[in-house]
Amino acid sequence: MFQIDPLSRTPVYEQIVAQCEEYVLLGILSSGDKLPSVRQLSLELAINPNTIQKAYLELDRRKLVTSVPGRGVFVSTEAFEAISRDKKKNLSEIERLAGELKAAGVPLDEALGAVRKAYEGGER
Amino acid sequence: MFQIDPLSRTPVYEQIVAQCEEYVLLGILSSGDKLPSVRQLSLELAINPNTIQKAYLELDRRKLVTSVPGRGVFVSTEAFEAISRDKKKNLSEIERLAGELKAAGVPLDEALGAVRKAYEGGER
Amino acid sequence: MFQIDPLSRTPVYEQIVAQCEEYVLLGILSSGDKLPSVRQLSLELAINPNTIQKAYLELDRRKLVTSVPGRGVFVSTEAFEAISRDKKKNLSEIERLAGELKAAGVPLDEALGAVRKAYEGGER
Amino acid sequence: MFQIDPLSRTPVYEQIVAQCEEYVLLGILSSGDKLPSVRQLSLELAINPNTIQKAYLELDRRKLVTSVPGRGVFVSTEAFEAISRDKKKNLSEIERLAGELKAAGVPLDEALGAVRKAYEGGER
DNA sequence: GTGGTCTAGACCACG
DNA sequence: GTGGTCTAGACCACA
Repeated sequence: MFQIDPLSRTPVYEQIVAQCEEYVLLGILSSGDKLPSVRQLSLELAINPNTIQKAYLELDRRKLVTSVPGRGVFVSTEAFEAISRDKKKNLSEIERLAGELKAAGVPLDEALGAVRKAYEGGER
Repeated sequence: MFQIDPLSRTPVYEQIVAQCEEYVLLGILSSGDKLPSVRQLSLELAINPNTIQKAYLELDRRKLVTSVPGRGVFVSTEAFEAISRDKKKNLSEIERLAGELKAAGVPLDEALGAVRKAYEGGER
Repeated sequence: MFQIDPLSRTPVYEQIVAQCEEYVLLGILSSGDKLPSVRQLSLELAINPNTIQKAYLELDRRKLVTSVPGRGVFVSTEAFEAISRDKKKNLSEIERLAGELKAAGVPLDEALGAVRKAYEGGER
Repeated sequence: MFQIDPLSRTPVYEQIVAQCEEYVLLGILSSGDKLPSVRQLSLELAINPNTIQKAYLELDRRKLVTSVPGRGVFVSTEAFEAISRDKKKNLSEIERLAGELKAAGVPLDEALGAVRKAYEGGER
């Protein structure tokens, strides 16, 4: 279910968090779905349980997931909205990057093109 | 000349690199200009010389600067183009972020708006 | 009779205890009333019998209930007073929370308002 | 500086978080103050560094503290407001507890008295 | 030396 | 079996 690259510079637990976000956005994970247990995923990925735990803790903190002791970790009912809320930060990040592009002499059309490229394709 | 925030979470050496890039883009620094010596800047900013050294090394690696042993560190002749080249990465980064926005249900116009916002306004 | 939320972070057995307390306070349960058997409630709520047992044990410990071996579990004669006694702890808890509010600069009126809000309204 | 009770039911890392909050509210810790390093505090309290780390991570998450790698952990400039914001939750908690008191037959005056008791005394 | 991440393995409360 | 907490010790980037 999850695929991690232990050689990547981004921490393993963040990779898990990011993939989980992606799966929710893609509809692969939906509200109420049960995530793999800490132990099971730790075996599956050959990763220490603590690291999985840390990832799940972060997902819980972001309201993407509710972990109920003794039963498991579940995608929260507000998961999708929670992500959408978080992703709004991307707008200011894009603004910042575009500002740098402008200063570097990259024409506006090229910057707009990158955005359009991302949006073209499937409806979703 | 440089202003660093020691409480920021972005490493000090990266702050120096980023400001140096900015100064070149703004024309404050031009080809041939001499940067402060490691020793002088380390005193001025009350920062460990190693950190300054690391920043200058990174700037050299990015072809923004050429260090002439015994004479000092100078803005390279190709500095501006070097930065512009680097900033092209922003385009793919913007594309990635925009892709996430799309998945999160943010309308295209809003994403394009962020880019336009960065480009509108005076010369800068 | 009982409604439990398996996704809540408060343990299931505590949810049962709390609802039982509430029902006594509201007069829905009175002295001498028989509670559902462990087996029956476990089926009804689709919950492990051990969990029901634990809830009833806790209720017994709090003198809210007396379990008669072979006959069942009954609301004790002193149930209402037992709860009232327990709830006195709320007073010191409120005092503690109010102390924090004071330190955080929240005006007294606001804290008093929260209490009054809880008391105003119909009989309940 | 910190005092923890390893036998308490509340996790050690939460005890540290709570004490840190308290110290900020009392003015013992102010913006910019440096907290003990993870290692130092771990030695001082005879507690595993990971546990300290977890406490500091939580404090960072609550905007009470900013940890800057390589330099240390510092009380954030917005620490006081961050706590005040969090403590507003106490109001609804008080309301909930007061609701229980009402149901248990505790007179309003007694509940109000608990709040007043917390507020009387020093100005602050 | 500092914080950040990770591993290995343990105990607990809960179900 | 499940998540939550904790210990013991390691390596890394950064200052």
